[in-house]
Amino acid sequence: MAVLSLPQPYDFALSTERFRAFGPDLANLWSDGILHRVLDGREVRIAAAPGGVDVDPLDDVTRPQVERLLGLPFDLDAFRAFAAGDDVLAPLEGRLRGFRPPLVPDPWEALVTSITAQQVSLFSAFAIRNRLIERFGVRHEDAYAFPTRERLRDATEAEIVAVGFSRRKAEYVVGLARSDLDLDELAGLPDEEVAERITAVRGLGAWTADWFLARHLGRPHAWPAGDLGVRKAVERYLGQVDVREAGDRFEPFQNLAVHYLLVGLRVP
DNA sequence: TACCAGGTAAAAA
DNA sequence: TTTTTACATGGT
Repeated sequence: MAVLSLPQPYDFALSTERFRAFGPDLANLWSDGILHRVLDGREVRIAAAPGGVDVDPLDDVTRPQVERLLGLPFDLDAFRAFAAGDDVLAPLEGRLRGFRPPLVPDPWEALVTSITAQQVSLFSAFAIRNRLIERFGVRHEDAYAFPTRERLRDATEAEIVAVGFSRRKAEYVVGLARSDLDLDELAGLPDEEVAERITAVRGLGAWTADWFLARHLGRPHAWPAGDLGVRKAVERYLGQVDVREAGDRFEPFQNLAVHYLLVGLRVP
């Protein structure tokens, strides 16, 4: 057990709210203040600590992955300064001080998770995703490793339907697993090319590409304007405006802004 | 019971 | 080309 320092202020409980808000998340398991997450084949336990988080085990392999999981790539200092001059963000940033959006560590997991959340409520999506994780993932001590691309490439569509996917979504998952999309190349491409590659795959549309840019790659300008939750949050905080154009107001912090808007709706 | 929920592709018009 | 429809589950 060792302390991983993080830029302050940092609110660990608030930043991990997403892992509890829609029921348990078997791949990012919260238990008594401890976040359990399998990284690179080992279960890592993360808890709040002064100046950062306690991480066990903390070594040269887990350190960068935990940093990424906890959203270290986001420039929160610059965002805080920007938010102070914005009528909408200033009160939100004050109320949610120390919130740093987590990132999905793995591109495959990010895309499959998005497929589970297409069209249905997040409560429903989490329930279905958990059953997929139990059925095809690997349990460590507490948390599960998310099902790998290789495992789902060999799964049948009927097996995936059995955990609650629609037949169509089961086709999407197996088709993506068997596609020639190189997930490791995406991080080196500009936003537009990432979106083009993703939307070229059946079952992955603009919404999925936007959230991949936002929650896996942490791209500053990502702004999922088509998302229903984003539309609700924009209406709540900005009124009846064009959602896509509303993102310009937060340039160059669209990604952090959309996370603050969404969490602002969920956390009183 | 019926309806909606952080979409997408394919059919129909 | 634009509009409509099917999809499956969980919460209310």
